[in-house]
Amino acid sequence: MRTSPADWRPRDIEDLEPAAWGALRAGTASVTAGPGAGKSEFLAQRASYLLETGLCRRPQQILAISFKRDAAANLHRRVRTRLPNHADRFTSMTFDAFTKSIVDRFKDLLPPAWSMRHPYKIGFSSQAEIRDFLSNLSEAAPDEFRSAAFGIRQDEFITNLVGAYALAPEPQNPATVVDYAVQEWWDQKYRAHDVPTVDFIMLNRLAELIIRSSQQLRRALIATYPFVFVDEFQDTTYAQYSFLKSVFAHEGTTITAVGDRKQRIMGWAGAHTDAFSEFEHDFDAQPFEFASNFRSTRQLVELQHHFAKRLDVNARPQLSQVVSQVGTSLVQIWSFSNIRLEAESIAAWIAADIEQNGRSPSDYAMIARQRVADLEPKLAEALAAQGLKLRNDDAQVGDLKLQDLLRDDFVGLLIGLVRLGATHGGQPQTWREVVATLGRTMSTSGNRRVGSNIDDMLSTFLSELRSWFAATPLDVTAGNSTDLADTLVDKLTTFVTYDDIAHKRVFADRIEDLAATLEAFKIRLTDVLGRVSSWDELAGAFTDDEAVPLLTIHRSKGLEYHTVFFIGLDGDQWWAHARDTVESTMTFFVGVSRAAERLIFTQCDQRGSPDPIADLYEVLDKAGVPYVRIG
DNA sequence: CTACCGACGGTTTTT
DNA sequence: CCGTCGGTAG
Repeated sequence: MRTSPADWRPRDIEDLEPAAWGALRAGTASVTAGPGAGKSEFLAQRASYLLETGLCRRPQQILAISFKRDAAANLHRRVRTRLPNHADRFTSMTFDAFTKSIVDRFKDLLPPAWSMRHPYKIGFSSQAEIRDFLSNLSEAAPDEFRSAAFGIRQDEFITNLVGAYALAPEPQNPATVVDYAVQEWWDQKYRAHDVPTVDFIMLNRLAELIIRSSQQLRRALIATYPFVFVDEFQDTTYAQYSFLKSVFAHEGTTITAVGDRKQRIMGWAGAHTDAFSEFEHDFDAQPFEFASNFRSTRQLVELQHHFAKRLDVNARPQLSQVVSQVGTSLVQIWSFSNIRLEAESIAAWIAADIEQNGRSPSDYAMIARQRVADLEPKLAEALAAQGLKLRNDDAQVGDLKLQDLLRDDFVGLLIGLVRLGATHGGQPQTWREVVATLGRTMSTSGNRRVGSNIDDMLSTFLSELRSWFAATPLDVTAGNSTDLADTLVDKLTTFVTYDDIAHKRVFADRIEDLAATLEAFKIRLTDVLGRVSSWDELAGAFTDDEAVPLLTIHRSKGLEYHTVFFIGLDGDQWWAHARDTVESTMTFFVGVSRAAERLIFTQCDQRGSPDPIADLYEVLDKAGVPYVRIG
C-alpha cells in the first residue's frame, strides 16, 4: 500500500505552498520559515511523505531532533495520530536526550582512556566555578600558553570551546591553548573522579567520541536513520552542530534543517551565531524559504515585519493566510501609573471579552521577558476578582517547571487515572490516552498480562480507587494534604508498577529523572489538595487548563495564542536590551509573533520607564500602534 | 555614624 | 532597569 511520490498528497491540510513542496521533495535542505509558517506541520508532512511513499523503507527510521521536550512530543503526536502504522519508525527526541541515550547505551565503547567506571552525575557548572577554573588555569599554564590563556572568555569557554572540541581517543600533548584548556577541564571534571560530573555539552562530546570510535555503531546509526530532521535550527549549539557534522555529514543521510535566523534567542546559552550558513556550506544544503504565515492576521504580520526588517534588512514580507475572526486586529500599547491598575485593566478586559465572545481563558496568554514570578501575585489577584485564574507556567515545582510537569507523559498517566477514578464516565478521551500509555508501559515491562485486557485491569483498579475516594474525606482544614498525597501516589505508583517503569526506562528517563518527576508530581498534588473541596475537582485543578497562562517569552517559543498580553514594555523587564540589542530584539520578535489576532503591550511607571527600549517604541510608533494612557 | 557615589551582577534553557 | 556592596567624605 505504497503511494508513488508523484501521487502523494498532504494529509489533513489543503495544500502546501510551492517552497514547501520543493523542500518536501528535496535532499538535504535548509528551510527558513518565519513565525507561524508551519514548520512543525511541514516536518510532519515530510515524515508522512517519506514513510508513505517508501522512500524511507522499513526498518529504516526518521530521526527528528528538537530542542524542547515539548516540541519533540508535539511532533511525535502529529505523526502518530496520522500514521499509526508507521509511528514506530518516527523517532522524535530532543538533541540532549538523543546524545545522552547514546552515552547511556554505549558507554562501554568509549576508548580505554575515557572509560567510565561508575555512572556519571549530571551537574551544571556555575559561572563562578568557570571563572575560578580559568584563573587557576592561567596561573598554572606552561609559559607558551599563559598569555593566551588569559584571553579565553568565560562566557564562551564551555559552549564554544568545550562544545566544539573533538575529544582525542588517546591522551595527546596540547598543541594550542584551546587544547590545553579543554584537556584540563576534562581532567578535572571527568578523569579525576570515580563518579564524573558532566553537563549536556560534555555528554554530547562523549557521544560524539563513542560514535567516532566505533565504525560499527556509526554505520548502524546511519543505516537506521537515513533521514534526519532538525527543528529550531537557529538555536543549534556549537556542540550539537559539531555532533551533526561528525555523525551525519556524508552521502546517505538526508538532513532537513528548519528554523528562522530572526528567532535565535539562545545565543547566551551557546547557540551557534549562524548555524544555517555553516550548514549550507558544510552539507551542501539546498536553501528554501517559506512565504506564508498561517498564524497571524495581516495587521499582525505587518507589525512583525517592521521588527523583522531590523533583524535582517533583506527580510521578505510574509503573506498572512489567516482570515480574522475579530474583524480588525487589536494592537495597542497600554501605559499605566501603577501595577494594580495595570492588572485590573487586563483582568477586566479579558473577563469582558470572555463574556462577549465566549472564548476560553487558554486563548489568552501573558508573556514577559523575565522574572514572571514577580508579576504573578497582582495579576492573579486581579483575575481572581473577575472569577478567572492565572497559571504561572514558569513556576518551580520541585526540580521542574510547571510547564514541563504538565506536559510530561508519566504525569499525564497518573493524573489521567485520578481523573477517571474521581468522575463517573464521560471521559472517553482520557480513557483512550491512559490505555495507550499503559500499553506502552506494559509491553516493555514484561508483564505477563500484556495480551490480556488492559481495559479490565484498569477497570478493576478504578473501582478500587473510586471506593477509596468515597471512603476518604477530603478535609481541607485538617492540613493533612501531605498524607493524602502520599497515600494516593502510593496507590497510583503501585498500579502503574513505578519501579518496573523506572528500571525499564519506559519514559526514556533515567531513574533519578523519573524520581524527580514523581517528586514534583507529589508537590503539586499536595498543593492542589489544599485548594479543592471534592475529589472530582482534583485533576482539573492539577492541570489548570481553564486558566490564563503566564510565561516567559523563551517558554512561549513555538506556541501561539489568540490574544497576547505582552507585559512590561519597559526597562525593568528589558534592562539587558542595550547589552545585546540584536538578541534582545529577536526575543522581542519572538514575543510579538506569538499573537494570532490581538496583541496588547503594557507599560507601568511603577515598574520601569520606556526609555531604555526607546528604539522598540519607535518601531511600534512607525508601525502605527496606538499608545493609550490609562490612569 | 551616615550619606552618597560608582562599580558590579542579575535574566533567558537543555534532562 | 534595579538592588547590593564597598569605599570615602562629612
